[in-house]
Amino acid sequence: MNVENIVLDYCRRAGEALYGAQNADLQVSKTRREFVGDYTLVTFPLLKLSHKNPEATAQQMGEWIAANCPAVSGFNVIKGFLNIELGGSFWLDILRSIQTTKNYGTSPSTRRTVMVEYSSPNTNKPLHLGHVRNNLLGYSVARILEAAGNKVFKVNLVNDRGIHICKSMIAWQRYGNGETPLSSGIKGDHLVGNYYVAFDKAYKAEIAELVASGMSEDEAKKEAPIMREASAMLLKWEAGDKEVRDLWRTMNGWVYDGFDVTYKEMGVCFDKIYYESETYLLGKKLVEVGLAKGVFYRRDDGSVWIDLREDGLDEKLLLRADGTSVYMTQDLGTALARYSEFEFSDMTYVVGNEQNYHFTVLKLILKKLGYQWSDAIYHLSYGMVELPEGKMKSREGTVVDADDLMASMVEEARVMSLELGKLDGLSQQESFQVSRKIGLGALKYFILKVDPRKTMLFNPAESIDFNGNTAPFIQYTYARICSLERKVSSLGIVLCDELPTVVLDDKEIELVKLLAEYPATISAAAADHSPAIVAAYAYQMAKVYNQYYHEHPILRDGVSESDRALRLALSRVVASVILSAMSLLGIEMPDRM
RNA sequence: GGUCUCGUAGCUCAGUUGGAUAGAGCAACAGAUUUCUAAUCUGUAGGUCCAGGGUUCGAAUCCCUGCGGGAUCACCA
Repeated sequence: MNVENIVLDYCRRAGEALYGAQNADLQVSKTRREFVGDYTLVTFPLLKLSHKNPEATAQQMGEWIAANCPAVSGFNVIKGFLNIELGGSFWLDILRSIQTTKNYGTSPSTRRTVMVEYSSPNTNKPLHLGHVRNNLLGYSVARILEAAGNKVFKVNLVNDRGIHICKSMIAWQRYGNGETPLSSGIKGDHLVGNYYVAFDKAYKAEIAELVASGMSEDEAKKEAPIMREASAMLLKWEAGDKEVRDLWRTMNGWVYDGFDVTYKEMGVCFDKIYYESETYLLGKKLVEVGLAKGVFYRRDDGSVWIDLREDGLDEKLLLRADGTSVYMTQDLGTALARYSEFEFSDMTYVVGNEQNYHFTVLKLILKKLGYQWSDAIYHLSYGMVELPEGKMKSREGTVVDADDLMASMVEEARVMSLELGKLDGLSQQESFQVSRKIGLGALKYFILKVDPRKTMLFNPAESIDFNGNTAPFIQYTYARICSLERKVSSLGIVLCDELPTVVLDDKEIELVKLLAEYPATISAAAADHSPAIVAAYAYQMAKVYNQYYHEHPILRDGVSESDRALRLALSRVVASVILSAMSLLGIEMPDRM
């Protein structure tokens, strides 16, 4: 249903017939609003073959197309631009076919398996705004890739081991007095996070004390008793010490319970969850392979490295002298294990752009080891969420907590809905659901409408808008159409399935044109791994429909039966496309608000 | 310092592989509701696309230089 390609095809045929232009690099784009026409051909690339000036070339092309392509109703030439108009009946046919297409917008199966890894939290503190962007992006990208016809596996690699976990555990042992989520009523991830903070506080105090007694700061950082305890605990963990493992399992369990609640509220989910405690030994075999191939080398102390200086990078450690592996080693091993299991044709890692270097190296090493599928790895390198005063810092207490943020958005939506009287006549349960959809929708859209790669700003002092380019705006459009349809059925109006043969006006053509772009929009968003493209599309759709809604009465007296049928049919298609697009963003739509 | 990245309206952001006179939202101002939901719609105002050079029919977009912000350059993950 890509109308642009249809028109491009006309132009190709014209170019070939007139100038013998085979495979000419022709460009067709949507005609800008200030000109008459639907699609525009830029004729400059044809001039070498036509041996005419731009105007004459455009004129000749236009005449040929108008004469040979029945769908084209007219054309005009401005400078080197040929504006092509398509007839109303053409658009009516397009609308008809959209209307009857099941799952309109989605592509047929490509039979490709793709994986999306996202979230990947540490288990020592609750999720914050940065994780929110990660989770929303990951989930949405997965949905979009699915709509583009791929078999998608959403995976989460939980960082559940390491010194940072031990810090929370030590602090809990020291200061916890047996506190549990049950005993205190604190959500598990927050409770563990509190002890991580407690560790940091005690650690700093000990460092200060040591420095005061004459020790250098660097030494104090290593020698502080609480840090030594944490390091000792990590060794015990690695040795499989029962007591340490039990506590580790218990506290991680609290965190997972907490995460589950947050994930559920965010509306994200996974097909498979990996735990680093189970994958951190992967990759050691790969080190042997690399050594055998001469890609890696061993130093005198026994550590293993790869020299990437010829590629403009540095030397990278893969195995410590004591034989333990590092982050890169496990990631290599995990990638290989996943490829063996899934043979993915696209493996997207949703990870912040602070790890660009890591992924550049990861892909390069796999390439050097001879794994061609290294090319299938895509690092969706999203930008940080910054506050007006800069990056979020847990030490300075400027972290925006995910649970708090979501709760406050829902509350804000509730207050605003009450003020506007939108909740009148709804049950408590219904009001809550409406507020939830609006509040979370506003938050999700606010984050997803921005190009993932760009750093974005969040100002906690200014609440997220509910008007303009926002989810509530789009949801409102949808709710109004639902309301319209409720009214239709309550009035007992019976509609014919067939679209009437009417003449579409400009606004209607604009709507159909936009509807026709939906499949290409999904494809573009999938290719670019960018939910922002879908968000922009949904907004544009809602905006144009709202204008249409204002100018075109539907159920009022005096509207002809055929107009009414067309307008309702158009409204229905718009509503379903908006619903579909928003679902790709993970945003739920209320049918009243 | 090396590498990467960003710089568009007061603010937050769009701007497809280079295409016509640079686009939205918010904020500001002026309007629209006897009507299918005004969380809507219409209009006004707001720009040295960081600066300078280059490439060409044409540059916010590509190249170079400079300025400014951010990330990264761990035997942390």
